[in-house]
Amino acid sequence: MPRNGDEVRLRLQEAALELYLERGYDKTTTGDIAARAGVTERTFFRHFADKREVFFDGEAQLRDLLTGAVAAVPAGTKPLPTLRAAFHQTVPLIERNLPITQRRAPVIAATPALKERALAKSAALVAALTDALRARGVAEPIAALCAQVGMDTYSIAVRRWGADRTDDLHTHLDRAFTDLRLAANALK
Amino acid sequence: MPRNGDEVRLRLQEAALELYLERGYDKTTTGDIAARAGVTERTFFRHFADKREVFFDGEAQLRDLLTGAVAAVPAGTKPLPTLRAAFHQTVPLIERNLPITQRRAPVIAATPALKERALAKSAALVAALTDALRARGVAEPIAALCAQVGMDTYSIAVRRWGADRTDDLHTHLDRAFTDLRLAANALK
DNA sequence: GAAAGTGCGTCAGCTACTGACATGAAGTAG
DNA sequence: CTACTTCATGTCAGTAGCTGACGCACTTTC
Repeated sequence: MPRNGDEVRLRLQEAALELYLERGYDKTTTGDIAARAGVTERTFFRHFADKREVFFDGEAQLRDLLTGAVAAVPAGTKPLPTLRAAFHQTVPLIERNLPITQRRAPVIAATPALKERALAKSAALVAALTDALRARGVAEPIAALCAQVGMDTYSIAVRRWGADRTDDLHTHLDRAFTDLRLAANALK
Repeated sequence: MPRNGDEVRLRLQEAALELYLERGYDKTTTGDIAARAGVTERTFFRHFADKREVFFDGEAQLRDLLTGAVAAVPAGTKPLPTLRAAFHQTVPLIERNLPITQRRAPVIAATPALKERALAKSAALVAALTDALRARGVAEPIAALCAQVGMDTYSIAVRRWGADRTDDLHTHLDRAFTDLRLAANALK
């Protein structure tokens, strides 16, 4: 077996995904994953903090892309339009990741422990977006509200796109943000 | 020690809170909690599914209150105004729970595992609100979006209220929903 | 070519969590 | 009053997630 650390990491991720799909998360032990990847259990935990984390890699990449995109939006743009523009920048990455995302989806849906971790990852993105908005001069409470609401809208757009791919992700994004504007306009 | 099941449950919750405050979540074992409550570790797991769950009780109560309040809003009210009205109905409960909520807050803030569980509880509330909106005839994608966004706004109002209690929770609620409307109006 | 760094194996151990069975208190039927 | 049932708990044995310590082999660097 190759000793290259990065390759081991990839093999562990692939092995975990396969096993979770074959027998489910609960009936897969970390030892099983390590064995299929050709390493020991101890090595599994050198690459991933826990049994869930092996499933969620590349979230840091999305975070960096998003915060960079927020910073690149012309000054003076309001918070939610800023976020919408940033989300549009992520479309190629999301499209590229679709195959692996779709393989993971059923496992996450069937596993509460993985749902929890997915929520935590999303919350980390919201925190990063909040910081990015504050760096643009958005006041604290508004920044947190917009980051959270923007992320929800983004998530729903991606979800709808995954379920119905007749329209592209850009279209779904604009549609979701329009839905948000219309819904919020009904508030008095 | 009394054998009444409910009382054991309360003692376990109180013991867990005390110990988490004294030495932190990670340095507290389920055996410690059980011992302080005067029972065995096995009994702990008969009352709570896991070490985190002992910290989050009464979320079901809030869920029932919220879904009932949504159902009670006059027909024809738009989704977000419906939710805002329902959230106002929960103010007495939130105020009553403030003392215990404030004791828990620092522990949750310091413990990633508890943050994750808190997010999961919030997500469960969003799911319940989505169902409640759909029961009122709101279309699926709009219901999910509004439930999620409404919950965010609610959470932020409660958070602001906890940090600055010069205004009451009703005021913070209206303020947060106004912020939402204004932010969303900037979307073209 | 020696020294330092690194990725991995091995082993020992802790703790969260579960299943199976026993016990003993409390209520209920006869 | 006794017998039967029910139910919360105790006891015990076991699995699995996760960690620290140590040693080894391979790679890098000077």
